[in-house]
Amino acid sequence: MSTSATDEPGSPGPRRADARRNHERILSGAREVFAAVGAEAQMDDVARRAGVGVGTVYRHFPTKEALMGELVRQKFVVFSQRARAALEIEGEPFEILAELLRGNCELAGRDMAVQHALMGAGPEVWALAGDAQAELVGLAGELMARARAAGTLRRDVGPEDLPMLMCGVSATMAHPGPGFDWHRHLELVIDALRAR
Amino acid sequence: MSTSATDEPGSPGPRRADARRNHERILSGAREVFAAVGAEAQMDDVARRAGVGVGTVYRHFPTKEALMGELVRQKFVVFSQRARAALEIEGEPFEILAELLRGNCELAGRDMAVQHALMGAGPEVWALAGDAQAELVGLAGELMARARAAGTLRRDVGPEDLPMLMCGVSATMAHPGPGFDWHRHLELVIDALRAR
Amino acid sequence: MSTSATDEPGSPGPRRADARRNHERILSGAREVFAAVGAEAQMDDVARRAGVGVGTVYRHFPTKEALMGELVRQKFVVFSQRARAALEIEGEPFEILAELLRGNCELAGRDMAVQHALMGAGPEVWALAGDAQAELVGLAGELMARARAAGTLRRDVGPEDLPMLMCGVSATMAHPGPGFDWHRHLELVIDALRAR
Amino acid sequence: MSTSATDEPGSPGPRRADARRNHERILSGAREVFAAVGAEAQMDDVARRAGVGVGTVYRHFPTKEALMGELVRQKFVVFSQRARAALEIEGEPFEILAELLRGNCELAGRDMAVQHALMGAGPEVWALAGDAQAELVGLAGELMARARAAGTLRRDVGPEDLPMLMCGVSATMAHPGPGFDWHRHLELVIDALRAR
DNA sequence: AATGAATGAGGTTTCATTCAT
DNA sequence: AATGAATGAAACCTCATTCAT
Repeated sequence: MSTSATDEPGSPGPRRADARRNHERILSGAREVFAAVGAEAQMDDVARRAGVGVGTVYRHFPTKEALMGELVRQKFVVFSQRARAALEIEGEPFEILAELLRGNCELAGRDMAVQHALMGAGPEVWALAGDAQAELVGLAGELMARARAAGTLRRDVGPEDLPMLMCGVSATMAHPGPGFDWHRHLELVIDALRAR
Repeated sequence: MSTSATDEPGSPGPRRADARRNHERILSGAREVFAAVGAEAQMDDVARRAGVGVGTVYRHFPTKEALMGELVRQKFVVFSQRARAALEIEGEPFEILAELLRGNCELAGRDMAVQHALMGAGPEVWALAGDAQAELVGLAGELMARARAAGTLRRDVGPEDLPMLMCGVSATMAHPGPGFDWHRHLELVIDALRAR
Repeated sequence: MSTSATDEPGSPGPRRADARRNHERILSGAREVFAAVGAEAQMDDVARRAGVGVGTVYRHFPTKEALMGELVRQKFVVFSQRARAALEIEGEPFEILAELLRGNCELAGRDMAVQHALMGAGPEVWALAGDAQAELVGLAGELMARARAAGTLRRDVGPEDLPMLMCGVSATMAHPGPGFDWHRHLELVIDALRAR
Repeated sequence: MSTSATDEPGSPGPRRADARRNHERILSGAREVFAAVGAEAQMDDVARRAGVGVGTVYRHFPTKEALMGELVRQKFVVFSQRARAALEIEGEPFEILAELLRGNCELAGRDMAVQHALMGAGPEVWALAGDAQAELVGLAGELMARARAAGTLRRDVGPEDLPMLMCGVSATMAHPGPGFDWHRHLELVIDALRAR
């Protein structure tokens, strides 16, 4: 009654196929509603958008923060994938780094849910995505080492500066106001990183 | 009908001495609790900290947002005062601008209430401080014009970029994490503004 | 400092001329706001409309209910005056009674404050106007006695039925709805009182 | 997705058995507390009396007014049922109408919650019960048509007069005072409707 | 495993009344 | 005597989370 043939013990995520599908649907729903109404979106809204009951949401994520944390973590995973791909590209390392940042920000800008989650939530959300972010920092570090070696990166900046700077760009995304333009903000940041 | 000698008709804020004192106490209390627990601090906490009843808080500020807005507005007023003072200083304009930004950020960093209010609240709060911010931008514009004339400011940046960039630094203040250091963030931003 | 020459000890109401004027202004203001927004009007509204401070309202009326009670009592006093006048008129007693009721209702209809006060408030308000109402009932009783003697009044109704029936007409005034027409209601009531 | 055998899809009210039971308990609790303390009873009291949390009350009725409206509506539904039954009775139509009014008033008098709700609440509550009341008026109209044909009903009254007149009797119920006796009020009203 | 009804602490706001000025 | 700022006990309602079905 409990040991289905499709169970893959040890694999990440829920065992049963429908449970795994629900997991995805919940994350999609959460992305949509957090993007639409911000971090104060309600769990009921997430559930409704995902087409499941609230109880199901709580079966998959013990807490609202955990759900937001997973959203953020997944985004960092994608950022890391893109960083890994960037490491394979031939070319001027600083420009490759800049393109990576542009691409990741573009991705983030298209999924405001993460921005809102990061701006509106406490440090627990950051904590839950800590390891994914650490990986990203590591990969970016390799890229920055190459650029530093090529002399195109400012000498006194390192990969651990990137989260802080990207957080600043995110704040610009999350707070639309007169003069707020995250593309512009990002270009200034990239220029700040460039060796002169 | 009260004709107390201490009344200053036409002056801002409530007329009666005790009311004016409470006004200040509420703002102080609000600064403290918003700094301590963030934008989700409760009005009851503000009242308790200020040593007044909730009703009194609501008499002075019709809404929680109005209270936060005033907090932000006052901060911008201080920033503007410092900007006005900066315009009087003799010296290299860009360095004066940089010092102004450093000083204002220092002030902001010491009063996290405003950071939290800005990060955690909706655009209504920004709106309430809109004119105060506009004045600050105007003053900073004068300073930047001088620096541009002196050739020490990047040619393609203007005062309307400052709120966005300072918002980024504020995000760094509000979200402590590994590698998050707003002094460092600010120096990078200042460098980004500098003509090369 | 406290014994003004205009004091008239023993007279009803406040002693000083300005206090007496305030008393009237408060009652007028109360009539207006209760008429406009109903029994849930606030004491601050009454004070503002009267052009005095709330404290002054409370100096004259210890309680919101007391204020509403006085409003009702005054109305009953006017009804009584009209009843006394009706007793002087020559003519068919039942018709005089009917005209009295019509006139009093017209008066009430023009001053909805009383209706709202009576419908929306507890029995304390009625109690405060009890003696004034008793006087009215006494006067109406005399009129009804004449009509009964003339054989034009239903034998089994008495003056103590009038408050109840007029309260019904008041309810019609206070609750506008389809088919609600207090003139019509009153005429049916008058017909019900008529001997056949 | 639940396919319990006890579900009756298409039936009114919530699906789950416990939800339906709570729905009833809330209405019962509301009837009790509104009867006891009047329209100013609090939602928390209703919840406590019903033995549920406030949230549950708000799940079933989005607003206090909605709850009161439903109370009123249900009463009108009962009135309508009695009216339908009255249309089946053989006998003198006017007397049947009079008995219907007596019975409905008796019912209303035993459930003061509705009286208080109607007297103390705004027109929104009436609106929510509007259609139920309209049905009652329609049924009463049939009965009155018969009585008019039989020559026992006053020619110039119609069913749309009944709400107004019954509202008057309700006011008598809601405002106990000297001489206030709704049975007596009702009999006078019935007499007023009778053809002479 | 899924559902969604239930929970209830806590959130903001109101307003009759008091009291310092 | 007059003022209106202050009070604070509710009032209504929300929503993250639990739990019976």
